[in-house]
Amino acid sequence: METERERREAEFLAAYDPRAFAPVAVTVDVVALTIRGGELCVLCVRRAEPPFEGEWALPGGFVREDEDLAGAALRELAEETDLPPTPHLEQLAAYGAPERDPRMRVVSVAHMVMAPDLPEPRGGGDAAEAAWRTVAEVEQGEALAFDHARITADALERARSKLEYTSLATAFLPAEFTVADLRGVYETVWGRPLHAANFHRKVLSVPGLVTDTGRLTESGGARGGRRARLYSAGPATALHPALLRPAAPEPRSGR
Amino acid sequence: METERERREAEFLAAYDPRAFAPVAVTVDVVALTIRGGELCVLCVRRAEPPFEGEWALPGGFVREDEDLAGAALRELAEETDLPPTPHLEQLAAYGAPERDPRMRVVSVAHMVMAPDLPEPRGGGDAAEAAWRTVAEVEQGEALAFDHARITADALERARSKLEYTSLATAFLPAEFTVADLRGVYETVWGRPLHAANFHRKVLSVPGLVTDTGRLTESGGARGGRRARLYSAGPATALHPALLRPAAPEPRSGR
DNA sequence: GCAAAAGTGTTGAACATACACCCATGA
DNA sequence: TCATGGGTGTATGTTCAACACTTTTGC
Repeated sequence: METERERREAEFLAAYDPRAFAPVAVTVDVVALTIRGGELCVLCVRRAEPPFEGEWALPGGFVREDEDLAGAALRELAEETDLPPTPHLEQLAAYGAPERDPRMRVVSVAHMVMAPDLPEPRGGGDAAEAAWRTVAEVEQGEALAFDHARITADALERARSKLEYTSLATAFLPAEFTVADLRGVYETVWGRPLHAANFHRKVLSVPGLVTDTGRLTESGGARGGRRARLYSAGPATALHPALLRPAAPEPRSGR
Repeated sequence: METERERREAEFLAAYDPRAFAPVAVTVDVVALTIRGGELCVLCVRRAEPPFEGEWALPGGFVREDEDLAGAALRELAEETDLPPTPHLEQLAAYGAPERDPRMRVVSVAHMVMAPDLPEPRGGGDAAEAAWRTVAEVEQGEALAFDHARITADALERARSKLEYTSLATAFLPAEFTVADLRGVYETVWGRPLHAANFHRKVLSVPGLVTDTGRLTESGGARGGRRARLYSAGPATALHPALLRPAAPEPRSGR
């Protein structure tokens, strides 16, 4: 009978003490990416409290009792900057090395957010200051607090890889954009120039990547050039065929 | 001066009370995959305690204070079955919906493990019983406890996808194997037959996927056929070019 | 007109797919 | 000797990178 089992479950839950387990905190950290002035930027905050007081870190904080992980990530991010209505958000990974936070055992679930050209951050919350820093600075500049340099590196690798086989690049662009705008996203994130003519054809040949609005830009480019067609993001999320990264510059020797 | 800052950090940590935060438990769940008799199988345990007492679930449990997440996953798995010295293990994702466990707030970090033809599980630990169940059963059979059906589905999607562009398939095979063995892994995981001759050529053409041992199988196949070359897993982890899945058979109206 | 950017044509290389075929082995 | 599976040859079509070229705009 199910009633007996239900009674046992109810009894078990009533006697259950959540504090009996070793205290482990769960936080979210957010790698927020945007493109500002042709540079890929990541949102950083300067820590206002120990540990790592005064150092750069990723925005993040404790998960509250009633929210899910993605919700916590968006809440923490919204404390620092204004967000568009539906930014792209995805979970990256959980980081849980025992000594990654000196205060106590903390498992952090890292998330990645992409949005078009976000405004200057506010620096509210428990951060002393918030700023967009270019990934060039962060990737080879001074280290971030905790294991945030590793989290950022993982996020960038994931982002670079997902441009190849998903329509993620459109998350960096406004509702309407040109093929050259889209190429700019790929060139900025991958950090290398692409062949404009072939890129153009490839983008239009992937079904569902972009949809033609029928309109053109108001004027040509700043330094001349003809007016470009305007597109909006298409319905496809997975790209077939993929837009593969050109092979990394050969480290000498033939093949 | 750094001394002042260090003093402040030490003072802060001494006054820090880890129990001040809402109790959140962190667990690991493991999707262990192996191939037994030409079928892709996932390790399941029958729960010995409420909640979901008597139902199938994934092996898993609480993370201990001194171990990292991957270590916890391997420990939980080793309680149920014998493991090879270095099985392939990777983190899948964190699952943290507020109501996913009726006892308390539990964030679970799911992992995926692949190993060649593992033995029958022991069913130790806090499980009443452990067994290899085919993914066919699990994917469309009765539901698993908690959100474990979703976790399993995510793991299978990840595994199927990673066969395309990584050398993950060799994790299902012993140290030495034939091209046909490797093809068997792809066919089993993808659930569809592949063109033997073209697969053969493609595998050998991908640099670093397999390395020729120079030896042959002791005898031909069970139903005749010539002896096959033996290969071992090559140094490559990413595959260039990728071994893409053949296009899915056209969706005939419903699914 | 000239430079710059959008967009098209074309070609040879790389790659995928299909089919034919030979080779070696078990029964 | 025949069925079975391992392994190779080759034809055909598709995708891709490179380069040349035309079109349209700002200055």
